[in-house]
Amino acid sequence: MRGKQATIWDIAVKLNISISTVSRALRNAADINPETKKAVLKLASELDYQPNAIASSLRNSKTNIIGIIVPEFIHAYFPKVILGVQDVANQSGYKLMISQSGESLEIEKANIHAMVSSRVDGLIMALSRETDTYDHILSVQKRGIPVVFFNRFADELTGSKVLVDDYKGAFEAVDYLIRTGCRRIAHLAGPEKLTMSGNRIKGYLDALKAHNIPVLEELIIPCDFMEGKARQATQHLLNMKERPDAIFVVNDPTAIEALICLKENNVRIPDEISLICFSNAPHSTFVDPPLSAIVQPLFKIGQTAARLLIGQVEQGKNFIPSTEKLETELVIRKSTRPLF
Amino acid sequence: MRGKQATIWDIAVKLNISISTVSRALRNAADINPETKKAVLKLASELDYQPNAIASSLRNSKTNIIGIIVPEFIHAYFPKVILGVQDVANQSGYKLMISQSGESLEIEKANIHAMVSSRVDGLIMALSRETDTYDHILSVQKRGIPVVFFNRFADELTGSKVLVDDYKGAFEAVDYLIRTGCRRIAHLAGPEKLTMSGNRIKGYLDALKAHNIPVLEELIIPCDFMEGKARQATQHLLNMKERPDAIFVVNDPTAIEALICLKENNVRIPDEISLICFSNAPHSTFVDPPLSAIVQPLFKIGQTAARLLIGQVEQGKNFIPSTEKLETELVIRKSTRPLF
DNA sequence: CTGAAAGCGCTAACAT
DNA sequence: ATGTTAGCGCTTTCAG
Repeated sequence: MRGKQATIWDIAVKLNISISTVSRALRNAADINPETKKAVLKLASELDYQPNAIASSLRNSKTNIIGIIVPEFIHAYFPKVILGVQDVANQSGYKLMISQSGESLEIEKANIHAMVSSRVDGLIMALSRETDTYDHILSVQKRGIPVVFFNRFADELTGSKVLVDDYKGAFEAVDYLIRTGCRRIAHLAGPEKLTMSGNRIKGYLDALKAHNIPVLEELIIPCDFMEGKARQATQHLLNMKERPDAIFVVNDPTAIEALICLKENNVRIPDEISLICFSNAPHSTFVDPPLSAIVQPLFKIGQTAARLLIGQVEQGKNFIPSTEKLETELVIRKSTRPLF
Repeated sequence: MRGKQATIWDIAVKLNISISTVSRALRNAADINPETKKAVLKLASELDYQPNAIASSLRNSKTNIIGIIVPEFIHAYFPKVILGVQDVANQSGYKLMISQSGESLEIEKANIHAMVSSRVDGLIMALSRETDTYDHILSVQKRGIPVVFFNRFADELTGSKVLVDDYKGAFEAVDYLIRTGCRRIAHLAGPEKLTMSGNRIKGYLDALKAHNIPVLEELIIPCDFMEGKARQATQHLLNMKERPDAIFVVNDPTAIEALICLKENNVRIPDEISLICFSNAPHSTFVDPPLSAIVQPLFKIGQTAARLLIGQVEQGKNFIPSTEKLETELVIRKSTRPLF
């Protein structure tokens, strides 16, 4: 054995056969004597041989690695999606290289370079909140590396997308609030550059319009997913002469902040103010009161993204980008009033 | 350009120089004409050249990838540690390959194989709750790949470790409970195979002994980190003729389950039963009541693990395993009684 | 300061 | 059914 780790060369020498025969035996190719194969497999196991993926990647120009770039994985959202990706990826023989942009465009770019250098076969990503230029992503696509976006993307970008029906979910949530008697409904919105934010705002607006409720611009506050921003925005709402009687929140961490702020101000939920959010974090269920929410199928988002991506990777460079839109579910808990 | 992606060969041909010169220019080696270097760098950038990490890994027998295997990353614990790892790793030019064992020994083994195949330079890991054989890990170490453990390890294993002072943290927590007047203190413990579980139990026991409080075996219930197990155990405690007046819980997800169970049974916290846990998840702060906890320096655990590992990777195969023990902090919130 | 050439471990024609 | 050989893209002696 030359280094610490056995290679097909070691096996070949000990068995007095050629390395190509060993290679064939190991990947149970067609033309191979069962006896030879058995001997190779036996010795391989004795030597604790593990194929060198680096070498075969180089040879095959294929790494079987899928890159994932997400803004963060402190909150449960992205990890749950990644779980879904892992499910499909591992079953199809792909490994995952994961990194976080920390919501920073600079780090996102650095991550992309690392992924390209590592020659990932494809990339699944959700943009950072800062991302407003797209050269780094175009560069990946120009190399023929397929990219699948989820959750956070921008209309300027082509590429496959896995989305939830943000518009419909938002509409349903606000519609529900109205049907429980709320009339002055605020919206803590997401970063303006993200398509998702716009769609949720549109759903919010249309639900109001559908019920002939006037839109008040001052009740729509973009929150940018910055820590502390939601709290500040909520406090701002509470300081108004006329307080809102409901808040529709763009996502879960933002909603938690809003909730804490409401409680600090001794606002009774949902009697004085109802709270509902786009979400799927488990905390929603064990904060007090448990949050009503538009729940997204996170695991399935991950699975779908992985399936789309692997499909594109394997069908070669002429894939057609496609978009899959998944349904959300309105789950009513205790932070909104009952219907009757 | 041969394929989609530029190589040093492409640069060499266009500049009519040799690939070795290009290579030197790109890694600003010593003996290189500044003019040549400038030309190479310029063309590289024009071609959007990204070095092929696969090729250089093969050549150098070094991937600059650190593998991380954790049981899960749904709860905030492991992601926060990974953040710390990423911090140090990226600064030192390493990439991360992350996977989850899903608390399964089988998957842990598969992950290890994948990591070995990918020729990671080192491995950072926390064992799954099922792990009770260690051949797969020994096999990694036999290859000369350094392994650093954190949070979950076993005494049978050698290798570097980053720990928190489980014994001391547990002792302090239980001591605090006693000083607030609790006498019948239960413990929802971790899986028995993990060293950590044992140390926390020992801290629990010694605190009781220090105050001359008799140990009641039936109040110590191992919870194995299985979903639902903690709830069941808590219910069991509540069904006793004489209920405990405090519960010390091995970790955060377990504590959340216990909390929910207590609330379902309309137990007043902390008046009837105090609750305290080993933790660092942010939920602790926004459940109702916020949980008192022994807080661990998660980011620092990750940084320390990465630093240890990279040190070992770079100082070659003769590294000496070492153990770093970090301090915890007792944070009193609302789930325990005040001292006076 | 630059070029030629070997080789990291593996796969896949192409021979035999 | 097996062996020979070239080469994936890069780094690194060794020569010049």
